[in-house]
Amino acid sequence: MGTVRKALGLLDILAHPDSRYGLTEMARLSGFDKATTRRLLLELKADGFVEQDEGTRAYLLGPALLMLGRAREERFPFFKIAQPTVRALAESSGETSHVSEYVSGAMASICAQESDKSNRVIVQVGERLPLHATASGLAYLAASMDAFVDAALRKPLPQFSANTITDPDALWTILSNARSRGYVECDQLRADGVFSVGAAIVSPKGAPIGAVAVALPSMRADAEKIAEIGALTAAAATEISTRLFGKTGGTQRIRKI
Amino acid sequence: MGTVRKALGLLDILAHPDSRYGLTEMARLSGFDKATTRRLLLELKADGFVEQDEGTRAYLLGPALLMLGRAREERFPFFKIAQPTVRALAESSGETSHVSEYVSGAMASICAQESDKSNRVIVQVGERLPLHATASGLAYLAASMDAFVDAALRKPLPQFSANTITDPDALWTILSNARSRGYVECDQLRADGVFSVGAAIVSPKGAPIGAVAVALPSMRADAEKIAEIGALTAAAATEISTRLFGKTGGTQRIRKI
DNA sequence: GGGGTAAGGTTCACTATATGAACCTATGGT
DNA sequence: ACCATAGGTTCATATAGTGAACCTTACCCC
Repeated sequence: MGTVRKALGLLDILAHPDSRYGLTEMARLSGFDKATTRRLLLELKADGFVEQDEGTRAYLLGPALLMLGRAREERFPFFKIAQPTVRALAESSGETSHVSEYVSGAMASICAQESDKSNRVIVQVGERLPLHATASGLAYLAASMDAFVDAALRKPLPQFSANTITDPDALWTILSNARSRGYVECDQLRADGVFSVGAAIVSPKGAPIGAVAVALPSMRADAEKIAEIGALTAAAATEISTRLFGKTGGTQRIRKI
Repeated sequence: MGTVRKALGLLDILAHPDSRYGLTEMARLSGFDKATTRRLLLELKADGFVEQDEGTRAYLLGPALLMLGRAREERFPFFKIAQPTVRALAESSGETSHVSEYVSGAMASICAQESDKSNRVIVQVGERLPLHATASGLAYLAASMDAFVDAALRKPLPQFSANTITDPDALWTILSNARSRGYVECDQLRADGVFSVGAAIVSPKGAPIGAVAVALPSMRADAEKIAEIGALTAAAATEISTRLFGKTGGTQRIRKI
């Protein structure tokens, strides 16, 4: 396995929202030897991708990541464009909403706005959401080419909750419903008691980039509420898609997809 | 040299504000062989750190960087806290202002707000500013320990403009003036016709993290204006420092430095 | 439309680099 | 004073990285 990918894997571990890992724990989580882990972390640290808490010696994500993330935002302002829509969606739906971008096999949560209700779903920025068990992931798949979906569903599909669907055919049914409806429904596939609704953010060519989703306690998720939030979510996804790539049909494209 | 650092160096090249580099140019800029460059880029691409424009084949910064940058912001909201202050400073000073964070030997520009004057200085987010020739860098050094400054000034100091100072002793003079004044003045050290003023953002322990700076055309930089902007800049740096780490003297510290 | 050029991409023998078991060191708890 | 735990280091071995030379594709110019 390439050394570079091992190092990048360490960054993923550090992205976990509540990580405060020392060397030994990093080695355990990554599966690498302690010496290897340390050498990789030092290389990352030398370029500012990782920094170390002086007191606890815990490894943290470093300033280079902020800089590079900002540099990317300069050319493709995904966060800047998505954030206002996510806030508006949380407001209009009354529930926690968030935006994620597809990153190598999972959806990376970029921006979240919690509901102000006391019983609400919490979404952590930096979480990687699995494709087959979240509204964001299924929305992304629903907007993808069949061959891509097939490949994704052929991989091992972990079970997260009692309701997690790991049968590709059953997942295909959900996706085809979503395609005709314009948004995907996700009934406690990853966590008990959480219902979510999602819609894909797509490039002008129709390739999906990411997704918008709203998550609510399933006790509040009656059919009427779901339909209402579904429409809002689909509209939010369209709005972000349009603002990202310029008016539909326009030639002012930021990047080709 | 470690393979990981080579790969990370490629990301730095891609961070250049107007980069649109293909494989050959990446190889030339990095100094690696074309085959090596490509292998590294593919590894970065596999984890979403790089993506490739389908049309031009140019390599671009990938979505993983946005995700990790956002994950870091969750725990240490540098950008979120700095941005309003930068905007206010651009407003009150009437000139372009920006914030940068120290990243392995240089200042990485994180957030900029241009002046609304027609003759103004432009600062690119993602630029890496040298320590010895910018207000941001010199402000950072002025807030650093002497031993650190010594080490930084002993390295080769490139000449950027006619006014660039490469003599450590002369730079020490600037720094000691800055220390007594509370802000640093930078008279066309990196670019002809650009005067800038900077102040360091510091942790409660006094360790510098980054800097705030205002840059203006030197023809507008008379002594009175400089003193005025210097005071505003120093105040902005203090404001960011305080908001980043909680009220001074408080124990609610986000990270130890 | 043919022929030249330049860029992207690939191969494989060679070599530098990464690896990890065993080790040392520092710190905190009892 | 002792043990337990975590951070950090060493060096012989094994693995992964390297780059000169090669192929392929796309475009430009006559």
